[in-house]
Amino acid sequence: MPKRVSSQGGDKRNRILRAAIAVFSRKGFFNSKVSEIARASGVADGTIYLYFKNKDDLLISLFEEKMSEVVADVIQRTASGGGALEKLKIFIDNHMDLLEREAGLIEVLQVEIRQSSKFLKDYAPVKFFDYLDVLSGILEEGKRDGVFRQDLNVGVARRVVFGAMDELSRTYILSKKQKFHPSITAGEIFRMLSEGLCAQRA
Amino acid sequence: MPKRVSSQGGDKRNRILRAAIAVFSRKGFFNSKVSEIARASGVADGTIYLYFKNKDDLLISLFEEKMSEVVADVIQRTASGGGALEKLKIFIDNHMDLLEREAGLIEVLQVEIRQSSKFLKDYAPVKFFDYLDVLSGILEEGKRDGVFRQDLNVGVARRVVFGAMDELSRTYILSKKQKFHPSITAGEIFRMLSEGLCAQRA
DNA sequence: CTCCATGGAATGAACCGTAATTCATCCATG
DNA sequence: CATGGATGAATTACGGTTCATTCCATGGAG
Repeated sequence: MPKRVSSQGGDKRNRILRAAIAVFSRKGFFNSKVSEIARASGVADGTIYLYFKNKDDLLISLFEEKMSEVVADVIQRTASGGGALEKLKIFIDNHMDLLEREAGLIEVLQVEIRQSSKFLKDYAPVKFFDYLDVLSGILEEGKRDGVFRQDLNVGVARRVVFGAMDELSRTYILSKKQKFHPSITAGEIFRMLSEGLCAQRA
Repeated sequence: MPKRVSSQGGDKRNRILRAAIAVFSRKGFFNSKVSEIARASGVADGTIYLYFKNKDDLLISLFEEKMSEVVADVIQRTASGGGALEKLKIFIDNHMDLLEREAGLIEVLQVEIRQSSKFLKDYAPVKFFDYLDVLSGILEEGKRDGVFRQDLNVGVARRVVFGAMDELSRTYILSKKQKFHPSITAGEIFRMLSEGLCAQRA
Protein backbone atom coordinates (compact mmCIF):
# COMPACT_ATOMS: atom_id res chain seq x y z
CA MET A 1 0.00 0.00 0.00
CA PRO A 2 2.20 2.80 -1.25
CA LYS A 3 1.70 6.05 0.54
CA ARG A 4 3.12 8.48 -1.94
CA VAL A 5 5.72 7.58 -4.49
CA SER A 6 8.46 10.12 -4.86
CA SER A 7 8.79 9.66 -8.61
CA GLN A 8 6.06 9.93 -11.24
CA GLY A 9 3.69 7.31 -9.88
CA GLY A 10 2.18 9.50 -7.17
CA ASP A 11 -1.02 10.09 -9.08
CA LYS A 12 -1.85 6.44 -9.57
CA ARG A 13 -4.41 6.40 -6.83
CA ASN A 14 -6.05 9.45 -8.30
CA ARG A 15 -5.99 8.03 -11.78
CA ILE A 16 -7.89 5.05 -10.43
CA LEU A 17 -10.43 7.22 -8.64
CA ARG A 18 -11.02 9.30 -11.71
CA ALA A 19 -11.46 6.25 -13.86
CA ALA A 20 -13.80 4.72 -11.32
CA ILE A 21 -16.00 7.78 -11.45
CA ALA A 22 -16.15 7.56 -15.21
CA VAL A 23 -16.92 3.87 -15.29
CA PHE A 24 -19.36 3.80 -12.38
CA SER A 25 -21.26 6.76 -13.73
CA ARG A 26 -21.57 5.16 -17.14
CA LYS A 27 -22.58 1.64 -16.18
CA GLY A 28 -23.48 1.72 -12.53
CA PHE A 29 -21.55 0.15 -9.69
CA PHE A 30 -22.71 -3.42 -10.07
CA ASN A 31 -22.24 -3.54 -13.80
CA SER A 32 -18.79 -2.08 -13.66
CA LYS A 33 -15.93 -4.54 -13.69
CA VAL A 34 -12.81 -3.90 -11.72
CA SER A 35 -10.89 -4.86 -14.82
CA GLU A 36 -12.61 -2.08 -16.73
CA ILE A 37 -11.58 0.48 -14.18
CA ALA A 38 -8.09 -0.91 -14.34
CA ARG A 39 -8.02 -0.59 -18.09
CA ALA A 40 -9.49 2.91 -17.98
CA SER A 41 -6.86 4.08 -15.55
CA GLY A 42 -4.03 2.34 -17.31
CA VAL A 43 -3.03 0.03 -14.49
CA ALA A 44 -3.23 -3.70 -13.95
CA ASP A 45 -6.19 -5.26 -12.19
CA GLY A 46 -4.15 -6.14 -9.16
CA THR A 47 -2.82 -2.64 -8.76
CA ILE A 48 -6.20 -1.41 -7.69
CA TYR A 49 -5.97 -3.67 -4.67
CA LEU A 50 -2.78 -1.97 -3.62
CA TYR A 51 -4.68 1.26 -3.16
CA PHE A 52 -8.13 0.04 -2.18
CA LYS A 53 -9.33 -2.81 -0.05
CA ASN A 54 -11.90 -3.97 -2.55
CA LYS A 55 -14.50 -2.75 -4.98
CA ASP A 56 -16.80 -1.46 -2.25
CA ASP A 57 -13.96 0.44 -0.69
CA LEU A 58 -13.32 2.08 -4.02
CA LEU A 59 -16.86 3.43 -4.09
CA ILE A 60 -16.76 4.60 -0.50
CA SER A 61 -13.37 6.26 -0.84
CA LEU A 62 -14.56 7.99 -3.96
CA PHE A 63 -17.59 9.28 -2.17
CA GLU A 64 -15.81 10.38 0.98
CA GLU A 65 -12.98 12.16 -0.72
CA LYS A 66 -14.86 13.90 -3.46
CA MET A 67 -17.78 14.82 -1.27
CA SER A 68 -15.39 16.39 1.21
CA GLU A 69 -14.20 18.70 -1.51
CA VAL A 70 -17.72 19.55 -2.54
CA VAL A 71 -18.77 20.33 1.02
CA ALA A 72 -15.70 22.43 1.74
CA ASP A 73 -16.24 24.30 -1.47
CA VAL A 74 -19.90 25.09 -0.90
CA ILE A 75 -19.22 26.26 2.64
CA GLN A 76 -16.65 28.64 1.24
CA ARG A 77 -18.93 29.92 -1.47
CA THR A 78 -22.04 30.44 0.59
CA ALA A 79 -20.05 32.25 3.25
CA SER A 80 -19.65 35.14 0.84
CA GLY A 81 -23.42 35.62 0.60
CA GLY A 82 -24.85 38.60 2.43
CA GLY A 83 -28.09 37.21 3.86
CA ALA A 84 -29.71 33.82 4.16
CA LEU A 85 -31.66 34.29 0.96
CA GLU A 86 -28.58 35.08 -1.03
CA LYS A 87 -26.80 32.14 0.52
CA LEU A 88 -29.62 29.87 -0.47
CA LYS A 89 -29.39 31.18 -4.00
CA ILE A 90 -25.67 30.51 -4.06
CA PHE A 91 -26.18 27.02 -2.67
CA ILE A 92 -28.68 26.13 -5.35
CA ASP A 93 -26.67 27.72 -8.14
CA ASN A 94 -23.64 25.84 -7.00
CA HIS A 95 -25.44 22.54 -6.88
CA MET A 96 -26.79 22.84 -10.37
CA ASP A 97 -23.47 24.10 -11.60
CA LEU A 98 -21.75 21.00 -10.32
CA LEU A 99 -23.69 19.13 -12.95
CA GLU A 100 -21.54 20.66 -15.60
CA ARG A 101 -18.27 20.86 -13.76
CA GLU A 102 -18.43 17.31 -12.37
CA ALA A 103 -21.06 15.45 -14.32
CA GLY A 104 -19.72 11.97 -13.68
CA LEU A 105 -19.11 12.53 -10.01
CA ILE A 106 -22.59 13.86 -9.43
CA GLU A 107 -24.07 10.95 -11.23
CA VAL A 108 -22.28 8.49 -9.02
CA LEU A 109 -23.15 10.36 -5.86
CA GLN A 110 -26.73 10.62 -6.98
CA VAL A 111 -27.51 7.15 -8.08
CA GLU A 112 -24.97 4.78 -6.64
CA ILE A 113 -24.49 6.10 -3.15
CA ARG A 114 -28.21 6.14 -2.65
CA GLN A 115 -28.57 2.47 -2.56
CA SER A 116 -25.29 1.94 -0.85
CA SER A 117 -27.02 1.61 2.47
CA LYS A 118 -28.58 -1.51 1.03
CA PHE A 119 -25.41 -3.41 0.37
CA LEU A 120 -22.82 -1.67 2.50
CA LYS A 121 -24.01 -3.01 5.76
CA ASP A 122 -22.66 -0.49 8.21
CA TYR A 123 -21.64 2.47 6.11
CA ALA A 124 -23.21 5.83 6.95
CA PRO A 125 -22.77 8.57 4.39
CA VAL A 126 -21.56 11.18 6.85
CA LYS A 127 -20.40 13.53 4.15
CA PHE A 128 -23.86 13.67 2.74
CA PHE A 129 -25.21 14.85 6.06
CA ASP A 130 -22.49 17.46 6.17
CA TYR A 131 -23.81 18.75 2.90
CA LEU A 132 -27.36 18.88 4.23
CA ASP A 133 -26.13 20.58 7.35
CA VAL A 134 -24.86 23.48 5.33
CA LEU A 135 -28.39 23.90 4.10
CA SER A 136 -29.79 23.68 7.62
CA GLY A 137 -27.43 26.40 8.67
CA ILE A 138 -28.70 28.71 5.97
CA LEU A 139 -32.31 28.02 6.83
CA GLU A 140 -31.71 28.58 10.54
CA GLU A 141 -30.01 31.84 9.81
CA GLY A 142 -32.93 32.92 7.66
CA LYS A 143 -35.38 32.15 10.43
CA ARG A 144 -33.30 34.03 12.95
CA ASP A 145 -33.16 37.09 10.72
CA GLY A 146 -36.85 36.95 9.90
CA VAL A 147 -36.22 36.24 6.24
CA PHE A 148 -37.86 32.85 6.40
CA ARG A 149 -41.09 31.93 8.12
CA GLN A 150 -40.78 31.44 11.86
CA ASP A 151 -42.71 28.19 11.77
CA LEU A 152 -40.49 26.62 9.15
CA ASN A 153 -39.61 23.05 9.98
CA VAL A 154 -35.94 23.05 9.07
CA GLY A 155 -35.68 19.28 9.12
CA VAL A 156 -38.30 19.01 6.43
CA ALA A 157 -37.35 22.16 4.56
CA ARG A 158 -33.76 21.13 4.02
CA ARG A 159 -35.02 17.93 2.43
CA VAL A 160 -37.49 19.78 0.28
CA VAL A 161 -34.76 22.02 -1.02
CA PHE A 162 -32.32 19.22 -1.53
CA GLY A 163 -34.92 16.97 -3.10
CA ALA A 164 -35.91 19.62 -5.59
CA MET A 165 -32.33 20.22 -6.69
CA ASP A 166 -31.60 16.56 -6.75
CA GLU A 167 -34.55 15.67 -8.90
CA LEU A 168 -33.69 18.33 -11.42
CA SER A 169 -30.15 17.02 -11.44
CA ARG A 170 -31.44 13.60 -12.29
CA THR A 171 -33.56 15.00 -15.06
CA TYR A 172 -30.56 16.77 -16.44
CA ILE A 173 -28.39 13.70 -16.27
CA LEU A 174 -30.88 11.34 -17.82
CA SER A 175 -32.20 13.47 -20.63
CA LYS A 176 -29.82 13.05 -23.50
CA LYS A 177 -31.01 15.99 -25.49
CA GLN A 178 -30.46 18.78 -23.01
CA LYS A 179 -33.77 20.50 -22.65
CA PHE A 180 -32.65 23.09 -20.16
CA HIS A 181 -29.63 24.82 -18.84
CA PRO A 182 -28.64 24.08 -15.25
CA SER A 183 -28.03 27.69 -14.25
CA ILE A 184 -31.35 28.86 -15.63
CA THR A 185 -33.11 26.01 -13.90
CA ALA A 186 -31.35 26.95 -10.69
CA GLY A 187 -33.06 30.31 -10.86
CA GLU A 188 -36.45 28.72 -11.31
CA ILE A 189 -35.92 26.38 -8.41
CA PHE A 190 -34.84 29.23 -6.19
CA ARG A 191 -37.86 31.33 -7.02
CA MET A 192 -40.22 28.42 -6.56
CA LEU A 193 -38.82 27.55 -3.18
CA SER A 194 -38.58 31.06 -1.84
CA GLU A 195 -41.88 32.38 -3.16
CA GLY A 196 -43.91 29.23 -3.65
CA LEU A 197 -46.16 28.12 -6.46
CA CYS A 198 -49.15 30.27 -5.62
CA ALA A 199 -50.06 33.52 -7.26
CA GLN A 200 -51.30 34.98 -3.99
CA ARG A 201 -50.51 34.24 -0.38
CA ALA A 202 -53.52 32.56 1.20
CA MET B 1 -45.49 -19.42 -19.64
CA PRO B 2 -48.92 -20.03 -18.16
CA LYS B 3 -51.32 -17.19 -18.77
CA ARG B 4 -53.77 -17.80 -16.03
CA VAL B 5 -54.22 -21.11 -14.40
CA SER B 6 -57.80 -22.07 -13.80
CA SER B 7 -57.15 -23.98 -10.60
CA GLN B 8 -55.57 -22.64 -7.42
CA GLY B 9 -52.24 -21.75 -8.94
CA GLY B 10 -53.48 -18.55 -10.52
CA ASP B 11 -51.89 -16.40 -7.90
CA LYS B 12 -48.46 -17.88 -8.36
CA ARG B 13 -47.30 -15.06 -10.54
CA ASN B 14 -48.54 -12.56 -7.99
CA ARG B 15 -46.96 -14.41 -5.14
CA ILE B 16 -43.66 -14.13 -6.95
CA LEU B 17 -44.14 -10.42 -7.59
CA ARG B 18 -45.00 -9.77 -3.99
CA ALA B 19 -42.02 -11.73 -2.78
CA ALA B 20 -39.78 -9.91 -5.23
CA ILE B 21 -40.88 -6.58 -3.83
CA ALA B 22 -40.08 -7.73 -0.33
CA VAL B 23 -36.68 -9.10 -1.22
CA PHE B 24 -35.60 -6.34 -3.58
CA SER B 25 -36.61 -3.68 -1.11
CA ARG B 26 -34.67 -5.30 1.67
CA LYS B 27 -31.43 -6.07 -0.10
CA GLY B 28 -31.50 -4.23 -3.38
CA PHE B 29 -31.81 -5.71 -6.83
CA PHE B 30 -28.25 -6.82 -7.34
CA ASN B 31 -27.88 -8.39 -3.96
CA SER B 32 -31.11 -10.31 -4.21
CA LYS B 33 -30.84 -13.88 -5.34
CA VAL B 34 -33.50 -15.39 -7.53
CA SER B 35 -33.44 -18.36 -5.21
CA GLU B 36 -34.34 -16.10 -2.30
CA ILE B 37 -37.34 -14.78 -4.15
CA ALA B 38 -38.29 -18.33 -4.97
CA ARG B 39 -38.03 -19.36 -1.35
CA ALA B 40 -39.96 -16.29 -0.19
CA SER B 41 -42.78 -17.00 -2.59
CA GLY B 42 -42.84 -20.70 -1.91
CA VAL B 43 -42.01 -21.87 -5.42
CA ALA B 44 -39.03 -23.53 -6.98
CA ASP B 45 -36.28 -21.48 -8.58
CA GLY B 46 -37.19 -22.67 -12.02
CA THR B 47 -40.81 -21.72 -11.62
CA ILE B 48 -39.92 -18.06 -11.70
CA TYR B 49 -38.69 -18.53 -15.23
CA LEU B 50 -42.07 -19.85 -16.26
CA TYR B 51 -43.58 -16.49 -15.45
CA PHE B 52 -40.72 -14.10 -16.14
CA LYS B 53 -38.09 -14.01 -18.79
CA ASN B 54 -35.28 -13.37 -16.34
CA LYS B 55 -34.35 -11.39 -13.28
CA ASP B 56 -34.41 -8.06 -15.10
CA ASP B 57 -37.83 -8.82 -16.49
CA LEU B 58 -39.02 -9.47 -12.96
CA LEU B 59 -38.00 -5.98 -11.92
CA ILE B 60 -39.50 -4.34 -14.97
CA SER B 61 -42.77 -6.24 -14.71
CA LEU B 62 -42.99 -5.34 -11.07
CA PHE B 63 -42.49 -1.71 -11.85
CA GLU B 64 -44.88 -1.55 -14.78
CA GLU B 65 -47.72 -3.37 -13.10
CA LYS B 66 -47.56 -1.82 -9.68
CA MET B 67 -46.91 1.63 -11.00
CA SER B 68 -49.96 1.33 -13.23
CA GLU B 69 -52.07 0.76 -10.18
CA VAL B 70 -50.50 3.68 -8.36
CA VAL B 71 -51.08 6.02 -11.29
CA ALA B 72 -54.66 4.91 -11.83
CA ASP B 73 -55.31 5.33 -8.15
CA VAL B 74 -53.87 8.82 -7.85
CA ILE B 75 -55.77 9.98 -10.93
CA GLN B 76 -58.94 8.75 -9.29
CA ARG B 77 -58.19 10.41 -5.99
CA THR B 78 -57.10 13.79 -7.28
CA ALA B 79 -60.12 13.98 -9.54
CA SER B 80 -62.28 14.42 -6.48
CA GLY B 81 -60.44 17.58 -5.47
CA GLY B 82 -62.22 20.87 -6.06
CA GLY B 83 -59.45 23.11 -7.31
CA ALA B 84 -55.85 22.73 -8.36
CA LEU B 85 -54.59 23.56 -4.91
CA GLU B 86 -56.69 20.91 -3.30
CA LYS B 87 -55.65 18.42 -5.94
CA LEU B 88 -52.03 19.17 -5.24
CA LYS B 89 -52.68 18.60 -1.56
CA ILE B 90 -54.29 15.26 -2.30
CA PHE B 91 -51.45 14.26 -4.57
CA ILE B 92 -48.85 14.97 -1.93
CA ASP B 93 -50.85 13.36 0.84
CA ASN B 94 -51.33 10.30 -1.27
CA HIS B 95 -47.67 10.03 -2.11
CA MET B 96 -46.57 10.20 1.48
CA ASP B 97 -49.33 7.87 2.48
CA LEU B 98 -48.09 5.25 0.06
CA LEU B 99 -45.06 5.02 2.28
CA GLU B 100 -47.12 3.31 4.90
CA ARG B 101 -49.50 1.39 2.68
CA GLU B 102 -46.82 0.07 0.33
CA ALA B 103 -43.50 0.60 2.00
CA GLY B 104 -41.65 -2.11 0.14
CA LEU B 105 -43.01 -1.18 -3.24
CA ILE B 106 -42.10 2.47 -2.83
CA GLU B 107 -38.64 1.53 -1.78
CA VAL B 108 -38.11 -0.52 -4.89
CA LEU B 109 -39.55 2.11 -7.15
CA GLN B 110 -37.49 4.76 -5.45
CA VAL B 111 -34.12 3.21 -5.29
CA GLU B 112 -33.92 0.37 -7.73
CA ILE B 113 -35.74 1.73 -10.73
CA ARG B 114 -33.62 4.84 -10.57
CA GLN B 115 -30.52 3.18 -11.69
CA SER B 116 -32.29 0.84 -14.01
CA SER B 117 -31.57 3.10 -16.93
CA LYS B 118 -27.97 2.24 -16.32
CA PHE B 119 -28.22 -1.44 -16.83
CA LEU B 120 -31.44 -1.92 -18.73
CA LYS B 121 -30.15 -0.60 -21.98
CA ASP B 122 -33.32 0.36 -23.75
CA TYR B 123 -35.97 0.47 -21.04
CA ALA B 124 -37.83 3.75 -20.55
CA PRO B 125 -39.89 4.05 -17.38
CA VAL B 126 -43.06 5.19 -19.11
CA LYS B 127 -45.20 4.68 -16.05
CA PHE B 128 -43.05 7.07 -14.12
CA PHE B 129 -43.72 9.77 -16.66
CA ASP B 130 -47.40 9.01 -16.41
CA TYR B 131 -47.14 9.75 -12.72
CA LEU B 132 -45.37 13.03 -13.35
CA ASP B 133 -47.95 13.90 -15.97
CA VAL B 134 -50.68 13.81 -13.39
CA LEU B 135 -48.72 16.45 -11.53
CA SER B 136 -48.29 18.51 -14.67
CA GLY B 137 -52.03 18.41 -15.23
CA ILE B 138 -52.68 19.80 -11.79
CA LEU B 139 -50.13 22.55 -12.23
CA GLU B 140 -51.52 23.52 -15.63
CA GLU B 141 -55.00 23.65 -14.23
CA GLY B 142 -53.80 25.88 -11.41
CA LYS B 143 -52.17 28.27 -13.84
CA ARG B 144 -55.29 28.41 -15.98
CA ASP B 145 -57.43 29.21 -12.97
CA GLY B 146 -55.06 31.81 -11.62
CA VAL B 147 -54.27 29.81 -8.52
CA PHE B 148 -50.63 29.37 -9.46
CA ARG B 149 -48.29 31.97 -10.85
CA GLN B 150 -48.65 32.60 -14.56
CA ASP B 151 -44.95 32.41 -15.17
CA LEU B 152 -44.60 29.02 -13.52
CA ASN B 153 -42.41 26.70 -15.54
CA VAL B 154 -44.42 23.50 -15.25
CA GLY B 155 -41.59 21.34 -16.51
CA VAL B 156 -39.41 22.44 -13.64
CA ALA B 157 -42.18 22.78 -11.07
CA ARG B 158 -43.38 19.21 -11.44
CA ARG B 159 -39.87 18.04 -10.73
CA VAL B 160 -39.52 20.33 -7.75
CA VAL B 161 -42.71 18.94 -6.28
CA PHE B 162 -41.83 15.36 -7.03
CA GLY B 163 -38.28 15.78 -5.84
CA ALA B 164 -39.40 17.18 -2.54
CA MET B 165 -41.81 14.32 -1.90
CA ASP B 166 -39.31 11.81 -3.08
CA GLU B 167 -36.53 13.03 -0.86
CA LEU B 168 -38.76 12.97 2.18
CA SER B 169 -39.78 9.46 1.25
CA ARG B 170 -36.20 8.42 1.19
CA THR B 171 -35.60 9.99 4.55
CA TYR B 172 -38.55 8.13 5.92
CA ILE B 173 -37.44 4.83 4.46
CA LEU B 174 -33.85 5.09 5.59
CA SER B 175 -34.28 6.41 9.08
CA LYS B 176 -34.88 3.44 11.31
CA LYS B 177 -36.19 5.36 14.25
CA GLN B 178 -39.13 7.12 12.66
CA LYS B 179 -38.59 10.76 13.38
CA PHE B 180 -41.72 12.00 11.66
CA HIS B 181 -45.08 10.92 10.48
CA PRO B 182 -45.67 10.86 6.71
CA SER B 183 -49.05 12.55 6.80
CA ILE B 184 -47.81 15.39 8.97
CA THR B 185 -44.80 15.81 6.77
CA ALA B 186 -47.09 15.89 3.76
CA GLY B 187 -48.73 18.97 5.23
CA GLU B 188 -45.41 20.69 5.70
CA ILE B 189 -44.31 19.91 2.18
CA PHE B 190 -47.54 21.23 0.78
CA ARG B 191 -47.31 24.47 2.68
CA MET B 192 -43.72 24.97 1.74
CA LEU B 193 -44.35 24.43 -1.92
CA SER B 194 -47.49 26.49 -2.16
CA GLU B 195 -46.38 29.40 0.00
CA GLY B 196 -42.63 29.20 -0.17
CA LEU B 197 -39.97 29.57 2.49
CA CYS B 198 -40.03 33.30 2.82
CA ALA B 199 -41.82 35.25 5.50
CA GLN B 200 -42.75 38.01 3.06
CA ARG B 201 -43.21 38.12 -0.67
CA ALA B 202 -40.34 40.04 -2.16
C1' DC C 1 31.49 4.45 -14.41
C1' DT C 2 29.62 -0.17 -14.35
C1' DC C 3 27.56 -3.89 -12.05
C1' DC C 4 24.72 -6.10 -8.95
C1' DA C 5 21.78 -6.60 -4.78
C1' DT C 6 17.64 -5.07 -2.61
C1' DG C 7 12.88 -4.18 -1.82
C1' DG C 8 8.76 -2.14 -2.87
C1' DA C 9 5.53 -1.38 -6.69
C1' DA C 10 3.12 -3.36 -10.49
C1' DT C 11 1.51 -7.01 -13.18
C1' DG C 12 -2.04 -10.21 -14.97
C1' DA C 13 -3.07 -15.11 -15.33
C1' DA C 14 -5.33 -18.26 -12.59
C1' DC C 15 -8.34 -19.36 -8.89
C1' DC C 16 -12.71 -19.82 -6.81
C1' DG C 17 -17.15 -18.65 -5.07
C1' DT C 18 -21.35 -17.23 -6.50
C1' DA C 19 -25.69 -17.19 -8.57
C1' DA C 20 -28.47 -16.89 -13.01
C1' DT C 21 -30.40 -20.06 -15.92
C1' DT C 22 -31.46 -24.63 -17.85
C1' DC C 23 -33.60 -29.01 -18.37
C1' DA C 24 -34.35 -33.89 -17.34
C1' DT C 25 -37.61 -35.53 -14.39
C1' DC C 26 -41.65 -35.66 -11.48
C1' DC C 27 -46.48 -35.08 -10.47
C1' DA C 28 -51.41 -33.69 -10.59
C1' DT C 29 -55.25 -33.50 -13.26
C1' DG C 30 -58.72 -34.66 -16.53
C1' DC D 1 -52.12 -42.31 -19.78
C1' DA D 2 -51.32 -37.88 -21.81
C1' DT D 3 -50.61 -33.09 -21.02
C1' DG D 4 -48.45 -29.32 -19.14
C1' DG D 5 -47.13 -27.00 -14.90
C1' DA D 6 -43.57 -27.42 -11.33
C1' DT D 7 -39.30 -28.86 -9.53
C1' DG D 8 -34.44 -28.22 -8.02
C1' DA D 9 -29.94 -30.21 -8.92
C1' DA D 10 -26.53 -29.43 -12.27
C1' DT D 11 -24.43 -26.43 -15.48
C1' DT D 12 -21.98 -22.58 -16.71
C1' DA D 13 -20.36 -18.02 -17.02
C1' DC D 14 -18.77 -14.43 -14.90
C1' DG D 15 -15.87 -11.39 -12.46
C1' DG D 16 -13.69 -10.15 -7.80
C1' DT D 17 -9.62 -11.23 -5.65
C1' DT D 18 -5.10 -13.35 -5.00
C1' DC D 19 -0.27 -14.06 -5.44
C1' DA D 20 3.84 -15.83 -7.82
C1' DT D 21 6.45 -13.35 -10.76
C1' DT D 22 8.48 -9.31 -13.00
C1' DC D 23 9.95 -4.66 -13.17
C1' DC D 24 12.50 -0.77 -11.76
C1' DA D 25 14.72 2.78 -8.93
C1' DT D 26 18.16 3.19 -5.79
C1' DG D 27 22.64 2.95 -3.81
C1' DG D 28 26.73 0.54 -2.39
C1' DA D 29 30.89 -1.91 -4.02
C1' DG D 30 34.57 -2.74 -7.07
